[in-house]
Amino acid sequence: MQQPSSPGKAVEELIERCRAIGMRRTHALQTILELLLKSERPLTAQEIADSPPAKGHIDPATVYRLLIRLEEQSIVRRLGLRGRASYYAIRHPHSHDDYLVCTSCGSIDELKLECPVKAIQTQIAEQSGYQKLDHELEFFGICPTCSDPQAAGQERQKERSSP
Amino acid sequence: MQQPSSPGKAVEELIERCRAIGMRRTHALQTILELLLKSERPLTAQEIADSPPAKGHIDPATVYRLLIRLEEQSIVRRLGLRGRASYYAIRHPHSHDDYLVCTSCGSIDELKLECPVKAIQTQIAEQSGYQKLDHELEFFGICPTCSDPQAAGQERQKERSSP
DNA sequence: TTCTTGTTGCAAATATTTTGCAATAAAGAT
DNA sequence: ATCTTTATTGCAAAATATTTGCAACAAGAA
Repeated sequence: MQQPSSPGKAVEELIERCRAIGMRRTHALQTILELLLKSERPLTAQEIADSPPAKGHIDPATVYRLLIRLEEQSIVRRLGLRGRASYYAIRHPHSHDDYLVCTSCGSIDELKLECPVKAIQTQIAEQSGYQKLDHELEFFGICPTCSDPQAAGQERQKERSSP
Repeated sequence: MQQPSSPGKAVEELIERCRAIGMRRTHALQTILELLLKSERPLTAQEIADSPPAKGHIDPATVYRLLIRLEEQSIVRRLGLRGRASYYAIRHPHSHDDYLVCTSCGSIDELKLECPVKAIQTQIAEQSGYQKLDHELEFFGICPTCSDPQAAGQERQKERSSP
């Protein structure tokens, strides 16, 4: 739906938004934003903390602290995705993200669909009086590979949700 | 949208479904189903375990074990609702449940709406090849009481999600 | 009632997230 | 460039949520 003008520029834009509210340009902040921008799917705090230390390792506590602030700034979106842990993804300005999650292997695909909920949401906002209304739409099911283990790459199956 | 014929009968029906797959009619099973049926909103495992011991206390481990099996049987639905803990609710046969969650005080309301997602879901099932497709739709925002603390019952505000 | 076996409670392990605090480093001022 | 202020970090420990092992128990069939 849209494309970052250049790789590093998207990070810069987000960091600027953080700076505007007094946050400092730190290695941890930059790394987290880069990882989330680069990733095709939402990431857990652990995944971020465990990612190969480009310049230096980032402590989980730091990751959580930053993610909380980024979520408050509406820069990242926190998602449940039926996992035990929360997932985090960059909020894109003109598209919100809907996901398709395999409850067997845990794979996560982002759906690019015309959101059918937007109209309803406006209606709910009016009727309920809620402010800053937002929504989360996720589909769950068994992916083709998991339904038919004969075929394809034959991934291992998991029983329940999975980071 | 529909109404249990009688209070205890709904529980009986669900227990029968459990019995059909070899589960036993235990105090814990009965209590959990009753609590979920009675509750107007989804409950966490803790809330269930902490509920006033009608006949005897139910250990959290037992609650989790049963909820997992009930979810597998599609008798209960597990929800994230942006809380740290998972929430559980009875699956009603002809209506699925959408929720409106206040991210400030954590209040949870069930929405009775014509689900705008069903059509899309069919389409996604066909295109993706996923089996047993299901979805979760939740709205988040700041409830009137939290936006305007002057007015009304003046509940305390919480910062983040809340069991 | 007795037997079989699913189920429970308890305790301990694991996973996730939060918090306190001293050390560090970013940004502005000098 | 250096100094100063103060947000931010890492580490350790606490808090919260969930899972698992195992012996004791209890539901249901015989």
